[in-house]
Amino acid sequence: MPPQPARRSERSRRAILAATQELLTESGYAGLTIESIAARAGVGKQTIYRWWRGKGAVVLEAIAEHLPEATALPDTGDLRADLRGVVRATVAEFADTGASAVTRTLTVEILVDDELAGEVRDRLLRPRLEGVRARLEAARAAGQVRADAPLDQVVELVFGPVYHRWLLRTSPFTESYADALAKLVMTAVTPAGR
Amino acid sequence: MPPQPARRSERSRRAILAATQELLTESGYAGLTIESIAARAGVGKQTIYRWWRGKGAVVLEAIAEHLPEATALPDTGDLRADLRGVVRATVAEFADTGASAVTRTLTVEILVDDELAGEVRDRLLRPRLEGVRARLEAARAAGQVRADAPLDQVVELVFGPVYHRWLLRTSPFTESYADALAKLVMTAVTPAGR
DNA sequence: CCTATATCGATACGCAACGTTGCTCACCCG
DNA sequence: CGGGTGAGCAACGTTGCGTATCGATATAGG
Repeated sequence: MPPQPARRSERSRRAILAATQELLTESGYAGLTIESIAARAGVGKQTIYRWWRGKGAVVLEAIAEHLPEATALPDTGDLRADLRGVVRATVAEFADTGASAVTRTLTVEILVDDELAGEVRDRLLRPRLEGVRARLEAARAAGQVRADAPLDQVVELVFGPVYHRWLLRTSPFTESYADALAKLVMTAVTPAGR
Repeated sequence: MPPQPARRSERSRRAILAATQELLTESGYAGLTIESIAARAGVGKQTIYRWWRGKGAVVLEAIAEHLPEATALPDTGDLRADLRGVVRATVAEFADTGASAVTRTLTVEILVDDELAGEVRDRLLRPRLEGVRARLEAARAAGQVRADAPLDQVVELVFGPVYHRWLLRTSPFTESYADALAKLVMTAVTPAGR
């Protein structure tokens, strides 16, 4: 869909993504418009529209840029400890103001744009979910997880409640909350009689 | 904050709320603007702004209007069956196109407007969550739920995964999905040795 | 029953952001 | 050296927001 990428200005691309991140963490969702990105990056609006479908796509790529490669969970052999690690990290991320602003923008865009939703799911979320899933599979092979547990849904059991609490702002994000959630999930998957 | 409610036109109020619901189910989020509501309702924009803070507040009241009063869960004595009922109902609601459009609009508005988020939480969500919580408390009193289970988080365990799947469109909403989720939650809360 | 006044529908306004278009310049490739 | 293409820039029309204003109307309160 985009024109010939060969002649594309890497300079402009980086400036746009950098400006996007800055504006997002500085002024949150309100401060982020295509025009403000273009102005901050010293770039014509058309240069953005030429390469991206809209605000959401830019944000997605800005995030994907500085994404940690570590998609796989550590496997210490102790499933409970490993799970607690992911949950704590996730909770901490949602509690962080800057990261939360980014997620908020992306979530709004996802709700409005189906196509973007697919990309975010595949490029951003899937790797994370798969990481947890892989760890759960290993645990199941080791007999630490019920054989009949639907692992995809167990993964949602880990992340879903955090999203829920974040979205509806029902209660604050504390470390003890994270640990309690990890414990609940553990109880749900641990084989009977252990 | 609003002016004198005594002279308020009930006719206009109802027309506005009705128009909001129609537009939402007809054309989804895209079709819903203050101006389209005013036009459909045969009402001046000012009449909307006089009584509501914005689009989100109107949608909230339009929903609250035809809200089922039944906030309490049935208590058949069988916790698993009762839980399965709520989960099935919730899943069905999110699977429905019309209801989903309403929720989508409200969710976007919630992400942008903190104050509205509070109202939605208190008036729309809290009763539902409390309903499940009350049922869980009864079950705990009957010894069907672990004494140390954090009930608020158990409630999030029920609804969180559904929101997660809806938001990220990871997998379809089926009845077997709902039942599996209910089963997972049951496993997480059932006392050891049962 | 009468009058003051608040709300009504309607319309116009300024603003902000969208997404598009046209211009000119610089660079790459043949 | 000339055609093509992406670059920055500016301007445009459109849409929706939220505010202001205008007679007309309905109602509260005497």
